[in-house]
Amino acid sequence: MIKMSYNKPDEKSISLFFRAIANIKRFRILVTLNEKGPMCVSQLEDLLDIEQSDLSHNLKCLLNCKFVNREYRGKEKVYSINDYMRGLINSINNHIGTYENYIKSCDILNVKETKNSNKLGIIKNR
Amino acid sequence: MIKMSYNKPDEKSISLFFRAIANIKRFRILVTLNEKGPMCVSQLEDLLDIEQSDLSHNLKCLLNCKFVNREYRGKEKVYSINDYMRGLINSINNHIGTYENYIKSCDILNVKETKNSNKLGIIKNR
DNA sequence: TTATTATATGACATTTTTATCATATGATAA
DNA sequence: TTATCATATGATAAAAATGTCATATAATAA
Repeated sequence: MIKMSYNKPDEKSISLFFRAIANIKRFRILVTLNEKGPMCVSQLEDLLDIEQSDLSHNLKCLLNCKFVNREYRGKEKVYSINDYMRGLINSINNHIGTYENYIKSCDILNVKETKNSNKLGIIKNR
Repeated sequence: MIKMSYNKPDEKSISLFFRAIANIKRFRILVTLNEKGPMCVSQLEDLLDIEQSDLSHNLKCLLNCKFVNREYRGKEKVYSINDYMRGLINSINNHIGTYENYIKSCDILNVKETKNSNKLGIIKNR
């Protein structure tokens, strides 16, 4: 039973919210849906070069959290970004832009890459 | 060389930004500094019941990202929340509150707990 | 000076998250 | 019906994040 009325969110919800958006692939999906409009999974696959099953798993997360909406079009599923998320993405740009270089230099979040690892998972798949 | 002028942030910065705040302990530190005002590490330790070295590691992350500021007071270090973060925390409350139950039911983010694990790390330490 | 208090750091084990593979489901076309 | 296309799911290996311990540093007190 899921209720829709407003509640002051608890810590668990807030943490989940940020964890959902903190994933770079999920974030790229949101940005793409924001900039290019609604599209189906295989279009996202082509644009983002992310494995189909990987995409589906991440879309499920975004859908569960209501960051995206889904419509059925025959055998395709068309995903679109939730209006709130669109606004949020814009509103944080200024802050992150200003402090970008500090954030990037955080040695708690960043780990040096070794030949076999890409701790941030950001460069590959691009 | 860290520059302060505004840039449109890249994906890496955005991902780091959210990963910094997605950690429940770091988020609780921010909330505490927001609600109770500036305080030193040992005060946070008492209030939040987080290990001293764990706190220091997480404070370093928050400081690196400029989510908090630090002042010296004798041998104590006094941390305070950055004004932007204060606003952000409030602005997302409505959205998360509305969709809280959806977010909580996301089975990509949530993993069932077993006797030896607390995957979310949320209940313990309270 | 040495002792004490407060905080920070490095190493690394533990826990959690992510990526990938094999397979399932569901819609439509042949 | 069977074949094909589009997407979803479950299991689990690989990678990354977190927690903890031992120890370092830095300020002040004795």
